[in-house]
Amino acid sequence: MSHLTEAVRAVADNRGRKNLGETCPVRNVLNRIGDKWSILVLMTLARRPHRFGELRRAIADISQRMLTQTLRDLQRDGLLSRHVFPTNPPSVEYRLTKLGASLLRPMAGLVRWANARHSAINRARTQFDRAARN
Amino acid sequence: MSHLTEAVRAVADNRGRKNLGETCPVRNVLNRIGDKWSILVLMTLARRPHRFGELRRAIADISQRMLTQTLRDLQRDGLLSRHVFPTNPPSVEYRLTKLGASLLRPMAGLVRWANARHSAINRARTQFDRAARN
DNA sequence: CGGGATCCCTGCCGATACTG
DNA sequence: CAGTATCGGCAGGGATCCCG
Repeated sequence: MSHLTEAVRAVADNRGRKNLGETCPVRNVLNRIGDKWSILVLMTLARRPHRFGELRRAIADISQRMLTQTLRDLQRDGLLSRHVFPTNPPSVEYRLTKLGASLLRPMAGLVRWANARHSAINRARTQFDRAARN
Repeated sequence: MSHLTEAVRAVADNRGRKNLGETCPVRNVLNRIGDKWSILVLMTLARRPHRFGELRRAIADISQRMLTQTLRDLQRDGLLSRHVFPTNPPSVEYRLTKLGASLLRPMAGLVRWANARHSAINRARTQFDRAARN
């Protein structure tokens, strides 16, 4: 369990810094994948490369604006790549880079935890709210 | 690698739902730990239980308001517990629950990924920005 | 088809002041 | 000590319109 305490220390060492968003690696990652759409985009691209319209239809309730912005941010951090084919009409394909693919494994750990525990969380939540009303 | 594609499918199955914040387990988790302070609080409590003031000093640049709110939210989801000692002046101790402790392992995976790759991300980022200016 | 530009509104979060 | 209450800024994100 030493790699766990190691991770704890790695975060603890960044407590109290001024701009966590820029100095702390963990905050950097969570600012990226913790937003509303990044995980859905990454997980969708994990299956296969997608064109812009395909992503839009796959995620369905994402706005065009946020899909564009999310893709740009992920591309900026090197997690996915953008390939333009000069056809008519134009087509653009997005795919995970190696760096992006390497994020899938730790992310899958979180996803499995979420699916395994979300019923326990919901129980705790409703119980807490019920107690609060008294 | 089947448990990875399993996680991909678990997220993919939640695409296109109406209220992701309430229906999708993954969104539930990320809405909690993806906010500005939750991880710092959880990681600090991972070392040992802390009193309110200890947490405030340990994290340092968290406001009193956000510490209170973050603690309440984490308690509501059953990730930590609150113990009041009726001393004078009053003292309150926060500690991880078993549920909260079970989150440490998957979270550590993300933390290690972040620390291992953040230099690569920074390189990609500055390179992207430089290319954008031309 | 794959975006860019604008408008606008909600909710996160910080600062400050007050309480048992 | 361990909170609660209130005000306000501003960034995240949705809706809409437009373009090559």
